[in-house]
Amino acid sequence: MVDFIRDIIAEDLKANKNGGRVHTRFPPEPNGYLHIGHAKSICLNFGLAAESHGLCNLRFDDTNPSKESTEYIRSIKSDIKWLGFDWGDRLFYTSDYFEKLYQYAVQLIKKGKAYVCDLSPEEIREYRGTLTEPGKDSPYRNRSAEESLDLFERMRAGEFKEVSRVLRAKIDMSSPNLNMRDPVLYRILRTPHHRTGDKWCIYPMYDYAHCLSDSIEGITHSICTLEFEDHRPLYDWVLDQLDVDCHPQQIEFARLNLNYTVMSKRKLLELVENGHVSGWDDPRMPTLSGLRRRGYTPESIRNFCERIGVAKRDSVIDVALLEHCIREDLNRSVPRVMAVLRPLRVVIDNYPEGQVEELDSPYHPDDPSVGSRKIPFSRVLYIEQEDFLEDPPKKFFRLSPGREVRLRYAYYITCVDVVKDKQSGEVVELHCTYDPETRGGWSRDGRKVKATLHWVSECDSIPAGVRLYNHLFTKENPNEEKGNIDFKTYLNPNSLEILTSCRVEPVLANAAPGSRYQFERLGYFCLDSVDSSDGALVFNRTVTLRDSWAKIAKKEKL
RNA sequence: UGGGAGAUCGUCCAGCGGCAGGACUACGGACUCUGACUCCGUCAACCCAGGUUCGAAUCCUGGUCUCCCAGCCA
Repeated sequence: MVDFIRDIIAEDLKANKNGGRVHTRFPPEPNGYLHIGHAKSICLNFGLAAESHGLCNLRFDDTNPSKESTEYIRSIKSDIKWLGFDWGDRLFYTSDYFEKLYQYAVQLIKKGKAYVCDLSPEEIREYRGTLTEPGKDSPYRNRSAEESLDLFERMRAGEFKEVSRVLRAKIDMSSPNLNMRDPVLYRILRTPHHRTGDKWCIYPMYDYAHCLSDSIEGITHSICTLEFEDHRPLYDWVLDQLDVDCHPQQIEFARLNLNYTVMSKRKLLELVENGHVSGWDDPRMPTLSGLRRRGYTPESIRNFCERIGVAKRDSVIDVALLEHCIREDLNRSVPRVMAVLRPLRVVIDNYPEGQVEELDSPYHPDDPSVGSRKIPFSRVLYIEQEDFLEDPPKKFFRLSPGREVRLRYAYYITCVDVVKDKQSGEVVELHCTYDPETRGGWSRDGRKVKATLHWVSECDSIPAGVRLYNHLFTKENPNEEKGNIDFKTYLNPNSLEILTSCRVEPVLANAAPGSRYQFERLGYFCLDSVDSSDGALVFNRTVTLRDSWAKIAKKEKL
């Protein structure tokens, strides 16, 4: 695997930069759940370190107590572990460094590189200028270091109201890079911090805290997303002013975007708070907890992150690639079972009433080591409604009147009669005959059937609920908010389909929460770990199987 | 109309002066007790215009388009 970041690191290693050391970090702010975009960053940072016998830290960037919580810290740690990465004993918090950062700020003030500014937020904005016009100096810019120092100490001591004063870097109000126009370094915040309580009432800003935290931890390569490219001069400026012995290199890459979903924490939070989804772990969410609950494996997500590559250009990955990755993983490992989602009753007229046979069925067609189980077969069965058509189009080769098909691992059956509801005309039951000579699903005479259907026995199958998930949004790019259109207008009303009268084969009674199966011919499903209980099984559809019949049907009917 | 960054098949990624390649998707076909899997095959791209060169996706010049930046968010 090669990309521009690995190229840079390879060169650094070759030049013996950093003494041949590679040390990265993953620095989430605990203000939301991790999503698959974070997975890209996690795989990159931990992967880079592992490849070069280096280390990767986990550091919570907790400099804004008003948006952060320990619940987010808990979930982030558990998601990273689940994904398969280990930060060892290197769990850090920017808040660990608050005292050090404060002392560095004092240094800056003493060197005349920072000053306390009494301008209001509105005034600061005015003085900043615009994209095309330079800003102008704050009237407080030239107050003495002594005065700034005194004020800064008193800011820390809690003598001033929120918003009344800030500490600013003294750089260049006419810089074409707005980030360099005397950026705010510290602000007063009265919100108690989830880790430091009310010990502090001044908090460092990202641009100031991040580079120094990296430096303190001895980070060699500080990898972040493209929008921080403009911040790099400031990252370097801060480190250049101070006497630090580690100056990490910031490298930016393009964040992950997926079609048919949104990836910003703000928007995901909005979906959660407005009840458009059941929570951060709703299986429709692109969050790691959502994907996990949906049935995605860590392996498949890591594989996905590897395949999408790392580059600097903005891109949108087709969610079909993610689906490919999970199918690929599940296909090789997961047991097959039979489940009927929308049952159609089938009576085998010539099968003895009351008789039950146990038919041996392998769990995996290509891998005997996965084992097998017995499936009960009896006179009354269920098949899938969509597997029968009274009036079949030419390319439909499932069951229809007079036609013979195979019931998987069971018998050949032939449809002899169709029972319809007198009122609606809807097909409610089928009568079939079976060929006793085809036990196990094959015939001695070698005659072929065009279709194999999945089925369950009426008496011995057990009820289950199934949730079918589709794209959360109807639009490839819901972020395209043309005019006043909000991204939520593109929410897919059919993103969740709840099926309550499904039947599954009896072995599933003992299924463990979170366990994954292929429901033959339907897709991959997993037992929901939240809403499923012993008496009431609930399965989530992780992903459908590829379905060439669906494609044909769609094409013909349109 | 300031600054920063980026433009290669429908999508993503490679190419680093010498035959534009891979993955996903789509479309054909083979196989099949899953219309699955697997296998084989097909379609499909260098933003534009000049220049340098025997030779340019790659180097140079000039355009065009897209993204990011005016939080006391990260």
